[in-house]
Amino acid sequence: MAPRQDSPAVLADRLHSAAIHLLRRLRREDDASGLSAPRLSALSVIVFGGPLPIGALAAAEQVRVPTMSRVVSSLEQDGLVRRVPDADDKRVVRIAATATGKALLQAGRARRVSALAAEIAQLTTEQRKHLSTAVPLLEQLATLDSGERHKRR
Amino acid sequence: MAPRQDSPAVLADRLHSAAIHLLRRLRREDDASGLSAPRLSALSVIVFGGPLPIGALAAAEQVRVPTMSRVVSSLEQDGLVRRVPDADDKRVVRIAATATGKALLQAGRARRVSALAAEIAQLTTEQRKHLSTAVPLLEQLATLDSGERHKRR
DNA sequence: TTGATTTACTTAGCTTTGCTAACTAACATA
DNA sequence: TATGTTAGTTAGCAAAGCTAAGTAAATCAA
Repeated sequence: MAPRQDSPAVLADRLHSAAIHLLRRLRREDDASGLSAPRLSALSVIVFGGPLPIGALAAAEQVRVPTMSRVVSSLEQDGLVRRVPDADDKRVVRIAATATGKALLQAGRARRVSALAAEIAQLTTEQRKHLSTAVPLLEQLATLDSGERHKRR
Repeated sequence: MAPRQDSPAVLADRLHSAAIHLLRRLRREDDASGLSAPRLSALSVIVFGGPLPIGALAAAEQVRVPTMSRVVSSLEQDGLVRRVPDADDKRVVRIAATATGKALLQAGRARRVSALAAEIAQLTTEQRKHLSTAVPLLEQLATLDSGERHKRR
């Protein structure tokens, strides 16, 4: 049962594919939030990333600043986020989640996560141990900076 | 170093988050394809899922049928897919990738995967072994059917 | 075997989300 | 002070999402 086919390329390919399918499946839980995918995703970054300037938010979502500006406006109209002027630099506007926004996001996240948790709970103890060992590795792969070699266009 | 915090809920939460960040990072490789995210994703399902009817494709992409119909039309105009009439049932149109479409997708996939493979290659042998053990578990979690309990709306 | 219903897809028309270009305001600097 | 840079908004267009309505083929009931 020991894996032999563990070349980086094969591993990368399978990991990539598994991640895609996993998220695609979990995304079905998101209808219940009443928010579109871009809005929900932006709200998530705002809630977990603390108050952020529009530019940082746009970068995190891999979207241009004007696009994010508009999404923020709609979230603001829904009462989910607030534009907070920055004291140091009056050009920047920090976006903070309201209590409503946080609650809405947490509920959705709970739905996603509990769907997954229910399945993880059905794994054997040993399988769960393997997963526990691997998750920090995934986190590491997920946050590597990859050299910022990507052009700004 | 043995993980103790491995309750299903915590594990699910971290796995979920890691998967999101991993894919978000890899998505940056996709600019080079010249295709938008929805088109690239649809093309991927077509290439790997074989010729598929529009409806199946829409379900896979979690999008309504008319939306997918239009995306397919644009991919068709770009010469990346073909509409193939079904012999058995003349209502259905199967979407097949052209050689050009396959080549374009494979190139993009190679970019993504090799970016990830480069990082996996930098892990220790033991870390890679852990990852190898966990990937089949991820695949399992990714493909579980979750009971089809979701409404059609 | 006709007639009604269902199914697969397209077309039409609207909203949202992506973009670039152009503008305003504030900061930084020469 | 003038000059340029940076953060954000506004405007306007294309792509991508949706529902509603239409067409054609398949299925099913009388």
